[in-house]
Amino acid sequence: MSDAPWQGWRTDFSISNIMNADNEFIETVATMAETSWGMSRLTGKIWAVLLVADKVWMSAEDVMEAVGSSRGSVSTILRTLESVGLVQRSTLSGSKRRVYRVPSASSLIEVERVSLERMRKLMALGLRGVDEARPVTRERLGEYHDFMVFFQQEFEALAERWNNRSKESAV
Amino acid sequence: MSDAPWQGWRTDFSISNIMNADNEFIETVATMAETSWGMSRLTGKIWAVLLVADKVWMSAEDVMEAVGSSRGSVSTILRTLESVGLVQRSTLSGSKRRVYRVPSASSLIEVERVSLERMRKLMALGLRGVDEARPVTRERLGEYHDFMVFFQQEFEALAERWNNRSKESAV
DNA sequence: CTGAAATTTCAGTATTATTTGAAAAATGAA
DNA sequence: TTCATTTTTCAAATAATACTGAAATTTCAG
Repeated sequence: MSDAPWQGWRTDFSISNIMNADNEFIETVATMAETSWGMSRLTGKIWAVLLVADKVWMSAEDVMEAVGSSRGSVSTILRTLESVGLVQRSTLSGSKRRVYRVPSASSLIEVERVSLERMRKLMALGLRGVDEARPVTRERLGEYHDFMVFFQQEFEALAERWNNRSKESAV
Repeated sequence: MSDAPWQGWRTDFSISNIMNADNEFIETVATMAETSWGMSRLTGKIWAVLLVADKVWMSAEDVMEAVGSSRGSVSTILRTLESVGLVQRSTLSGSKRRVYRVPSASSLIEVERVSLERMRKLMALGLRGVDEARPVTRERLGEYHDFMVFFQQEFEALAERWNNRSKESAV
């Protein structure tokens, strides 16, 4: 890019480009979180911050500082995200601090697996009260149910392919 | 309720095919909607009612009656669900009534396709501001991005398999 | 076990979302 | 086009949720 290495501001400029880009990312995630994912804006920001941090692990205080919200909110949201599989928690030895990170892509597979199974069960529940006297309902719910089963099967194969594919590079 | 089949109202009440057995389903969907899917309870109920109705199409008034909510709410929610691909709308000839149904499973594929592409784009956006000076972020976002691309490719093949599989029965 | 450090909980408050019902707009059969 | 029917919009009321900050609890190094 630059042919003027003596100009100090260029360095500053590139840094602030990075920060602006991160901000746009964080705000975009926050907006998607509240408009499409049924999460709070802050939940989206926290997830985004963990995605974009150039550290492997962040403490709750790091996150707190990055999103500019209270200790209590950050604690609650991190735990919620963990319970849903979107964040992992650990402890670094020699400290009582818990540290957080976003899981590897292959862990996302597990999140999807859980949601597929819930959906399949839901369709099975709907089907329970539906007999031959209601052919329309039976076919509709039946198709949805079968689709979930199909998707589950496909998903297992897909997961395996992903894990094989990334075998050479990452853990 | 009445056991008087000579009374004409029975025909009018084909909607009451939505019986007690379905209530558990509707309430379960409603609860999942508000706890996990980021929809309102009423949105969940409306979707559930459309899933479980033994009619191919329902009018907004049918839905209104089934969920016991106001005309305004039902209208707004049906349009929102339609915009997201979870409900389809049509008009029966000779009437100014719009009618609604849940789409076939293969239309759900399109919903998923859209959400995968949004997610992929989001990761690409995150990656935009990240250079070699931030290897941790670059690898993490890169992996998420690659996973989305992988999933998109797999998903196309999967969709085709589903459509072939159900070729004999449905549209 | 102790106690400093860290996390979690929770009551209070602020904010946001949902729902209603009626008015406005749109629709389409005649 | 007309106009009764149907849908949509929107202001107001209500309900639900998110957020804070401080107190209570938990954690773990020493």
